[in-house]
Amino acid sequence: MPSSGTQNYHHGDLRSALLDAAATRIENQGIEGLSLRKLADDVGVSRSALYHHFRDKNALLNAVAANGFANWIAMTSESGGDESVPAPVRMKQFVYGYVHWAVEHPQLYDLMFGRPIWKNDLADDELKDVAYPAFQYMLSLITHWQQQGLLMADKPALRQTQVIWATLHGLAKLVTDGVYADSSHIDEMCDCAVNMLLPKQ
Amino acid sequence: MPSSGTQNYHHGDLRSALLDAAATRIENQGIEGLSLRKLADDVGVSRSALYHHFRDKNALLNAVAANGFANWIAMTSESGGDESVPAPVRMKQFVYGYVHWAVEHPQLYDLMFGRPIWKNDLADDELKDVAYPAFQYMLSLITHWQQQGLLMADKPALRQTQVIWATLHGLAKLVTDGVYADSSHIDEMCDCAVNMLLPKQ
DNA sequence: ATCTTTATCTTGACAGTGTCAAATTATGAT
DNA sequence: ATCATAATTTGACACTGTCAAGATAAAGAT
Repeated sequence: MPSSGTQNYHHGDLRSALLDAAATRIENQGIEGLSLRKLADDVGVSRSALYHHFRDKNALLNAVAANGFANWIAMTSESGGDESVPAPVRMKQFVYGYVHWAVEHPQLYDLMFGRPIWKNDLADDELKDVAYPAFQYMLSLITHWQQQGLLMADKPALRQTQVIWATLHGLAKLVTDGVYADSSHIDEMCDCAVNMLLPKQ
Repeated sequence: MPSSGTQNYHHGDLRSALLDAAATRIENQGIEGLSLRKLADDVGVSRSALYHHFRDKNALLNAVAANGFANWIAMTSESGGDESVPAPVRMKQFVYGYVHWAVEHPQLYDLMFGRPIWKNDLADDELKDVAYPAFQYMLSLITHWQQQGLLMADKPALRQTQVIWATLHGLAKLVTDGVYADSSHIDEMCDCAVNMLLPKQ
C-alpha cells in the first residue's frame, strides 16, 4: 500500500515541502528570519532531516532563489513577448514589470540579488543555470530594441543592458527598502527612468 | 598619574577602538564575518564590554556605516566642488568617483546601503543624520546641473536624482559582487551610463 | 517470506553566536 | 579616606548551523 495521507516516517516529498515552507517564511520574515530549526518545525520534521536533501543552509537558499528566477523569467517573458505594441511602450512595460515584481516579492527579490548569495561564489551551478539565462533574456530583449532604433546604435548592447539593469535594480532597492511605499511615486520614478534612458530625438 | 601607554582596566577610548577594529574586520571579511566576540579579542577586551558603548550589535554597525557616509561625503564634495570644469565632465567625474569608491570599499559600501541596516527601521538617528545629507548633497548637485541645462528641465530634480542614484547603485553592485573585476569594463559601464543618462541634442 | 541493502529521519552533541544580570574594578569628586 | 559612578569581567541563557551515530522504513534480492 502506497504511503498517501497517513503520517509516515518517510515524509514523501520533503524536499519540495521544505522549499515551499522556506519560501513563505522568507516572504514573511526575510532571509535572516529563516532558521533551519523553525523551518523543520513548520514541516513537522526533525532539525537535521534537511541535510539529506540540501548540502547546506546555503544550498537551500540557492534553491529558493532559483525558483524565484524561474518565476521571474515566466512573468517577464509573458509580458514582454507581445510584438504588436510598439517598442517604447514595451520598454516602459518592462520597467514597470520589473519594479512591480520586486515590490510584490521584496524578500524574495532581496534573496535573489542580495549579497549573501552572490558575493563569495556562494551561488551553486543550479542557481547560475537559471540566473544567467535571466540576464541573457534581458540582453536579447534590449538587443532587439536597439535593432529597432529604440536605443543608441553606437554603444554595445551588453553595456546598455548592464546600465539598464543597474537602474532597474537601484529603483527596486529604493522600493523594497520601504523608502518609497507610495505607489504613485514608484510609477513616477519608473516614468522618469524611461525618459532618461531613451535617447530623445 | 594619567593612564597612558600602560595596560589599564579602563581602556581609555574603547568606543573608537571598537569602531576602528570593526571597520577593518568588515573591510576584510564583510559584515557577516564580524562577530562581537572576535572583535572583543581584537581590541583585547571582554566580550560584553562593548555594551557600555553601543546598545546593540546593530548600533555598532550603524556607527561604522555612519563613518562610511562621512567619508563618502568628504571624498564626493572635494571632487565635485571644482567649478572650473564644465558640467558634463563633472557629472562623468561624479559617476566615476561613486563607482570607484564602491570598488575600493566594497564591504563598507555593502554595509552602508545593504538591507541588514535599512530594511526594518534598523537605522538609528545618528546614521540617518549622516545618510540623509549625503543624498541631499547629491540632490543639490543634480539640481545645479539641471539649472545649467545638463539635464531635462521638465522632470523634477528629485526624480532624476533618484534615477541617477539607482543607476550608480546598480553599477556599484555589479562591481562589488565581483562580477566585473576588470577595471576597463567598469569604466566602459560608467561611460555608457553617462551617455544614456545625459539628454542628447 | 526472509534477508540485505539503501534511503530517510531522529537523537545527542559541539562550537559558535548575541545578550543580559550580577559581581568586580578603576576613576573622580568630596 | 570615602563614596558614587563609570567601565569592565564573569557566568549564564537561548539560539543558531552542522555533524556523527543510531533508529526506522522502504525497496530489492533470493
